[in-house]
Amino acid sequence: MFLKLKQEAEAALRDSLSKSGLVEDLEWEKLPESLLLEESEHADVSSSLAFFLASMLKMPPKDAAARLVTHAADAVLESKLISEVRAVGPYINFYAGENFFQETLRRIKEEGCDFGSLGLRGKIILEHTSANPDGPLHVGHLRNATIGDVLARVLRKAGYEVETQYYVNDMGRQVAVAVLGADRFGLDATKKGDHAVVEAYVRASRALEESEGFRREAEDLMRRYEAGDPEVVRKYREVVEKSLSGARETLTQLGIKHDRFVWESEFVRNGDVRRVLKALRERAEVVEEGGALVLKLEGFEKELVLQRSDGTTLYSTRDLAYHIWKAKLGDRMIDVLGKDHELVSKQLARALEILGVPPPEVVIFEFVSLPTGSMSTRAGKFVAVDELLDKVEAAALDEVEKRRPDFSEEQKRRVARIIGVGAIRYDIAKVSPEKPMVFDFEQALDMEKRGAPFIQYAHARASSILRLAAENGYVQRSDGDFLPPDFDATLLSMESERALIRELSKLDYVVEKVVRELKPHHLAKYGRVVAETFNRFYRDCPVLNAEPLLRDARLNLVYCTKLVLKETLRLLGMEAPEEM
RNA sequence: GGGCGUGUAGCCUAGCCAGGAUAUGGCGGCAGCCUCCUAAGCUGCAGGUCGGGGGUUCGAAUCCCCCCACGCCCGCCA
Repeated sequence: MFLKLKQEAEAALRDSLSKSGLVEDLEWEKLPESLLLEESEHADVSSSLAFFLASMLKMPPKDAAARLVTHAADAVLESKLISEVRAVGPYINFYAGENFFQETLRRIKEEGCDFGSLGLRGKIILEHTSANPDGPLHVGHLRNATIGDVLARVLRKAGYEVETQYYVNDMGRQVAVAVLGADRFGLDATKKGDHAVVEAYVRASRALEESEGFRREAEDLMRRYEAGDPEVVRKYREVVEKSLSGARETLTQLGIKHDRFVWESEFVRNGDVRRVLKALRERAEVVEEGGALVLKLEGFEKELVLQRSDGTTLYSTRDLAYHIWKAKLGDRMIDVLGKDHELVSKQLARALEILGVPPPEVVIFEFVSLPTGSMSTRAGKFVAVDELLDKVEAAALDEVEKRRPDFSEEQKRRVARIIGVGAIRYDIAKVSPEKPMVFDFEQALDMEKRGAPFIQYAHARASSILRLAAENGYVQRSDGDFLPPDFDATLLSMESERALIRELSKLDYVVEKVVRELKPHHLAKYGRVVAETFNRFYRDCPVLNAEPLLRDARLNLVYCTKLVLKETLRLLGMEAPEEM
């Protein structure tokens, strides 16, 4: 809804400008958006266009703003949502009218969980997580998975059809080492599969450093796996499946589901990799260096090796085949990758271009490290997501015990679980991807800070108002949902009410921003701000004890807030508890 | 050595791409608020050389250059 307000403000601005005759032929489309219209604490939408005009017209910005505004009357009359345009110093401020507040609530009620959708079309193949099947997911993978999952949810919200894929790197050296370890030392059957695998992997990695023979055996395994040796394939399967199903279990707990798991080895077995090599030889500069096949790429510090001298393929080549296949499945490809993949993903993009395949859009996120330094699966130096989940849920359970002794054990566990998962996801989602993170257990276990529980609590508060209202017969219930009464939105004139509606209206604006930038942290912030604004409303505006007409109006506002909070939480991959 | 990224109060973080109205919030600290819809809440106070230095501009956390610190990459690893 806020997007609509912005559009109307933009139309009004253009109209005023042309009526003012201040400048001819302004190339509107080329102006930076920030110069045109932005959110503002001083108005509903604000423009700093006057700064730009000032330099063209050689007049002070505030004069330009004043001149422009004198021609805004028609546009304001025409606009359904804007009631006033005012020059405040050099700024041109737009103020939403009564109708905007009314329309916002009306549309939330009408559209329900579709509110905030953008109606975009197209199919996106989104690859995320894709951790090596050599052990459990750790907090680094968690960042990938969280970013990917929130993006998938938001893109779907925006209207896209999204298929999420997990690329299973079953052909890498690491997996070979894990398979070797499993073969030599066995897998601890008492442990969760992925944890058993990493144990063997770590042990084998240590052995590898000491024994040349061990290294050769690992390489031999890789060759035989690529060749399809049935005995080796069977051993691989066991390790990879164990690791992968462990990871899937963890992801399920986090509310993350992939639509498809694609095994890297598939592209070797089905001949795609061979075909890619052939196509590249025909269309690009591929040379032989010491028996290996190398792709020369201009502008890169490093060439891309496509095939080892022993004839086996490399990660990049298989990834190339994977992307060529993926490109046919949808209109856009998005890959969520760690910073370490940046160079290789650029080389991949170039190689794809050579082959006439549109390259993926890449979302790069920076590393998650531990206070003691970087994580390493191979060295067994990492914090597993399973461990984190257990500890955070235990901390959440402590809090629930303290706050809600009235809950049944079952209820306590359920709420602790919802809060725990939310807290973990929020801590990751709130940070911009390009920012390096240091994982800190103490901070992760802090349930007091303004994270997911804060937003979930606001939702629970809204729910409990509606629940009590239903018990008093102020609202009707149907299928677990509430049917708020007819109401007069003009009664919602207090600043805390206005501020709340204004915030609710911004869901589409935030969804659009996340889709455009492919950065989920905007949504995390939005959830927090909506919760904050609701809490202020809660303080200032009694709902159940208000006069009946005002009560009805406020019940509608609470209902709409609950809807927006629930939808925001859902997009962040968090549950919205009715009580907590 | 080169490439990319990050550096904002004791700690974490938004804003940077598209320069403009008093730099966003949180944690921690201090002081208040439950006869009233869940205090996992609300209000106020303290705390800042926006890593450092130049430059561009009427105006720089934001753009440009240099430097410093940290991370990632620069494998016939993935």
